[in-house]
Amino acid sequence: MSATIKDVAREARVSIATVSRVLNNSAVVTDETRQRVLEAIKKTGYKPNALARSLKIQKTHTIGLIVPDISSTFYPEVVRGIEDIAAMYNYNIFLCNTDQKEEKEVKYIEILGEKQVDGIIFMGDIVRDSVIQTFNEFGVPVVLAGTQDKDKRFPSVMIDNEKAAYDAVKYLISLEHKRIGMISGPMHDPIGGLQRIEGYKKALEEHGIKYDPELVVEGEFKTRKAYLAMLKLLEYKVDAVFAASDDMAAAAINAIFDSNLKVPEDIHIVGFDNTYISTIFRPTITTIQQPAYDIGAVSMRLLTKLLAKEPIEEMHVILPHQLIVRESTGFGEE
Amino acid sequence: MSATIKDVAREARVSIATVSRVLNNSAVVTDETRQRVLEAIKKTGYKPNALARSLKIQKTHTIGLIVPDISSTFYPEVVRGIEDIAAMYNYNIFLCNTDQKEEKEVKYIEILGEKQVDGIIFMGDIVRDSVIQTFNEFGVPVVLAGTQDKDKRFPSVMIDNEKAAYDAVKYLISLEHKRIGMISGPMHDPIGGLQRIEGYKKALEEHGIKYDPELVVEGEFKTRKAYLAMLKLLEYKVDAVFAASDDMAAAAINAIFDSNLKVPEDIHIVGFDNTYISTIFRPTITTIQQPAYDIGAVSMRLLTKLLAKEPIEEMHVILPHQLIVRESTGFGEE
DNA sequence: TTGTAAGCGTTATCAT
DNA sequence: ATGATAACGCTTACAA
Repeated sequence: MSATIKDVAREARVSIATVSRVLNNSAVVTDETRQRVLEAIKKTGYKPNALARSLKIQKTHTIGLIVPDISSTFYPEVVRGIEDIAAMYNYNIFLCNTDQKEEKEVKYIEILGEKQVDGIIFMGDIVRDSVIQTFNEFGVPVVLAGTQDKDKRFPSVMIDNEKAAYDAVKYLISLEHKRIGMISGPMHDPIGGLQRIEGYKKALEEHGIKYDPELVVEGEFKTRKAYLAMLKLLEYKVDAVFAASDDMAAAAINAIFDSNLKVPEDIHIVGFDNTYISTIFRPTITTIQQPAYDIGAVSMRLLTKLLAKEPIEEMHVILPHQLIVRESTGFGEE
Repeated sequence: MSATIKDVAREARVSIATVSRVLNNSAVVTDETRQRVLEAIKKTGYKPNALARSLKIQKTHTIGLIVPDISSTFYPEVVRGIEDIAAMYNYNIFLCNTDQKEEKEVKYIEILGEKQVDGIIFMGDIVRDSVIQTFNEFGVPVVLAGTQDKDKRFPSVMIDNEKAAYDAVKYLISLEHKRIGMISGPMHDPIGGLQRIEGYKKALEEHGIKYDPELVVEGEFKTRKAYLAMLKLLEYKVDAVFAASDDMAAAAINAIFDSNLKVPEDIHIVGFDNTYISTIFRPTITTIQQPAYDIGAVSMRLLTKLLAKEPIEEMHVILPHQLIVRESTGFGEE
């Protein structure tokens, strides 16, 4: 139906090779023939077929994005960062939501491989063996964004979660708190779960506070669980809480209010992620900023280098995090 | 490098046609040869090349998604709805962020066309002529999600924005308010801007309240603008406000607090969208629920029908909205 | 400078 | 039931 390079060639009375040449404005084509071809293109309404081109040159200028859930709070920002850089380098993006389900992850990698993506950016709490194996089967360049495989074989971009948690808790300690609770991510999550708990422990121990397992309650990044977790921590009489996400921090604050206590007057809270919610919630929430956009942008930049076979300075990029002090730890009071 | 259908054929000592047959488990292939081919596939580690396949069958099973900004509050949910249905029908998704810039919209449509997507779902406040023209050039099936072209030539899925705004304001009127302000979207946005203002006007007029243009202040869906808009409305002594988005409602509430007034005690607020923020913010925000996920899901379903050339019952789907009453209009008080 | 033709990896028609 | 082969729309040696 739509015009092909052949139609243009016929119209311009040249060979398809010549048309191809002006299309890729390669080689030296006479201005005159170029003009003829350009006109023919216009006249026929010709649109190049990227599929055919990709099949020939063995490059699609397309990359795959594997994301747990594009409708959650953290990932849209990461994806935006990826997209912006991808657009700069003329890459298009396949979006795949996995809900962190292993079979979906594997299946999507296979589909992406079959669709001949030039590279893949993978996100998800844990990088399973089956996922790693599938990557290897297709031999496609991969960058891990906000996560890491246990053998660190794949390039990755993330923050230092342990250090970030450490900083958050250390800040609470500097505010003279002794009984500091934590609402954690899931225990099976090596990054957002365990690493942050590790940082929490380290901060306590380095400052001579004994670690009490009872004060770490799993919130699993769910507001309902976090709310309940906070109620439990209240029973243990904590005077400060570090929540592994802003959502959970907000839920915790609600639980505190609903128990007729106040933040920051009675209890201090620190969240994690510096999402929108931490700025708009009242009290505004002290939090750790994860540079979500940058994680995406740097991951994509790294991938472009991989694809161009440029030398990589650093396989495992650690981006800086930042403690942002707000009302939930008493900032703004005297 | 990676095995092709030829390698498999050679390995299994059959023709490529036969391999293709077992791949598409079409036609009748002897169990014996099928077995041989299957083994050859395993042995060679063959992965089909979807590009070649698509080039041949003229279908990519890929659709393009054109979105203003995936990192904003509303769209991730829509996209998730699209993705879920797309996955059910084995479609993959190209994600394109436009920031509502005309040139980006047009360029992405062209790229999607060249990459031979089977269809496109378009989102954005306004559907420009250049966009429509580009759609036509490529002749690719299109569904508009959450928006509409002025001639209604393209299928669309959305809510009745005017009616939704009407319902919101009518509810405020039912609470005995007389001086009702509005923080609106941008005036150049026919859907989220003008239609909602229209609903606001209609509700007032139908209930014998004179419409006062001063009481409609543009917030442009930006929290900072909305904050300032609310300060202005306070000067005009409004006793209730309808904000065209939850973000703006939250910002308005902050402005009210910062002016030493209280919500809902002194002023009632209604938002729009039923985003996460309206549930977690305190006071929780009365709002209009736009079924974002459903808009996405229904759009994608509609597109699958278009692609399968199934008959379409309704070119312009209106999904139900809902008023959700929360604390910002005094719910929960006596 | 331009044209011819092979090939990218499939599917599908037509023989056998 | 299976095999040859043309075709999908393009790029790119190699020739002319």
